[in-house]
Amino acid sequence: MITIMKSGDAIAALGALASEARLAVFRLLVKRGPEGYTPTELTRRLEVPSPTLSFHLRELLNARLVTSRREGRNLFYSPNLERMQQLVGFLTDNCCTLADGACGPDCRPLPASAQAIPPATRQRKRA
Amino acid sequence: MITIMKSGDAIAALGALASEARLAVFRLLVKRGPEGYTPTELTRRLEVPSPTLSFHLRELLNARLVTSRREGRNLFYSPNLERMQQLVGFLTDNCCTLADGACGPDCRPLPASAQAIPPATRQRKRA
DNA sequence: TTTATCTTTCCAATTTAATCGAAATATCTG
DNA sequence: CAGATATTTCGATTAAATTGGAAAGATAAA
Repeated sequence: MITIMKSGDAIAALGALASEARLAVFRLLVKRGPEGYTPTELTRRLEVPSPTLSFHLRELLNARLVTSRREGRNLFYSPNLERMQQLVGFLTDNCCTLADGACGPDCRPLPASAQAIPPATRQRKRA
Repeated sequence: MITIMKSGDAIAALGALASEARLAVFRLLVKRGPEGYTPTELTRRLEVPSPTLSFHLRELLNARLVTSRREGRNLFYSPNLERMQQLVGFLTDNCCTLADGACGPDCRPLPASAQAIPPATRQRKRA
């Protein structure tokens, strides 16, 4: 069953990924898989101070793009691939196609240059 | 021929879409299709002051998610669907799957909880 | 309980993003 | 050229994101 992501959630997810540091974290986690990495391991691999990493992990958590679980004194952060797939679904459905079977009421689809709107560019009535 | 987007470009595109205002603009443009909308038309539909819109359009342009063309004294902004599809491709390829045919050298894939890393949680050797 | 390890929170400094009135630029029309 | 329309740039302001040292909270081990 495909869940559709709300626009506000999509914006949160996009924002969470729109950072060099966070995208790097997320990609590492995706490569890693469900087992996840601890913050310590991530700081080692990304060479970023732990408070900074913690900040970015929280952003990813808020966007629900990662999950965390505790094991002993370690935390493990894992990617939420389902969430990611919902994001891709949102983008595909809303941002990649002319959707709506080709626009609303006052939207002329393809032919562009032909019968377009610009009131200025049309031949002036017999200059 | 499928072009692969570089990570820096993906970050720029994600950042460009990670804004309520810009996502709204972009979705309108996608629904509209290649003919595009003028800034005037967009300000009318989105009820945002023209300098603010102009700022957001520039962000979308910088990320190459839209293009613009001039016709007379109007500009028309259109969605760059190819770019958008490249972004979705990037996300799908790098952020949605365990990629790399399941991880690098020191990455144990699925079984998680079993033979995992945590040195602490394993049975202590005969407490 | 004390100590060591892991991770986060706190906080202050810095940087970057967003907003929008006013002014400037560009193009068309008369 | 002067006037009208379309759009952007400028500049000032406010808001939000990012960074990382120092301190605090959690958990485990000795």
